[in-house]
Amino acid sequence: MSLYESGQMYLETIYVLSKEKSFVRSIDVGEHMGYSKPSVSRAVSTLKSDGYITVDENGGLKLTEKGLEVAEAMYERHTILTRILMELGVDEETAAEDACRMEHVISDASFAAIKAHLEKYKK
Amino acid sequence: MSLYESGQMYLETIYVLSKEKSFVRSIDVGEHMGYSKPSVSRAVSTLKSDGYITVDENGGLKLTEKGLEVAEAMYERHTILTRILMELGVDEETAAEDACRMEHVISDASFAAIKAHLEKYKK
DNA sequence: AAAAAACGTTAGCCTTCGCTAACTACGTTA
DNA sequence: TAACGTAGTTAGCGAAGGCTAACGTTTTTT
Repeated sequence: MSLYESGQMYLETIYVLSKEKSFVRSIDVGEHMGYSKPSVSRAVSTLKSDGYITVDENGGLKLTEKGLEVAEAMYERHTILTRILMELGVDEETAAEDACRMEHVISDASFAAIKAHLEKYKK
Repeated sequence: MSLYESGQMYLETIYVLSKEKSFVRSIDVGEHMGYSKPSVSRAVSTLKSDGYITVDENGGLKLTEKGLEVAEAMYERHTILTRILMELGVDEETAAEDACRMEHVISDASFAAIKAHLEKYKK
């Protein structure tokens, strides 16, 4: 039922890959995340039964509205958090890695506050 | 061997409780963290065998030098992250909850950058 | 002294989420 | 056509880290 950090990462990955090409399969997700086929297979099947994605007859993965909502939120968090860390002087690779973990653990309230601060800070 | 988020939390809790009273037992740790006795018992035994804490004949828990290093680092992260989130307008409870999760996932580099920013920001 | 409470441990269960091994089902290629 | 490659699935393992039930010591009450 509920979505864990792992599931959020899968959704975000599907989202990112979907921006590059319209047809995204399990194998692409696995390669991108560095996970094995069975790991992806299981994740896909629970995301599907929880209504976050659909899988067409050719194995194409698509985010549902519900899944897209999560993926977009994660992606936004990822980009904003990476940017603010870089703004503070952190190197890009470290910033991205940290953002990737932070994006799953902070509350909406904190993210909103950080985002607002970044806007202000940029000026 | 290696220390996970869970272990870091136990060490931080022992550290915090040790500031309040000199004698800290497993039961105190469990009550503070909301965990059952067996969960604490196991965590304590692995932290002990990994050299992070010692347990005296009366069940008193003490951080070793190695354990203290981790606990102090976590505690500092916790306080600084809570403070900066509050500075950005997040309410205290949410700030503390988020800090508690963030403290385990950010790199030293990012934490240093955030901390430096807070110093500057305060002026 | 007997009963009760407090503390710790052991045994064993459950969930999440990685993994490998091995299988199936299609396509493509020799 | 036969062999190979690719994609996905099933079965089952392992580590982390929660949990309850149940048990043995102590310590405290009654």
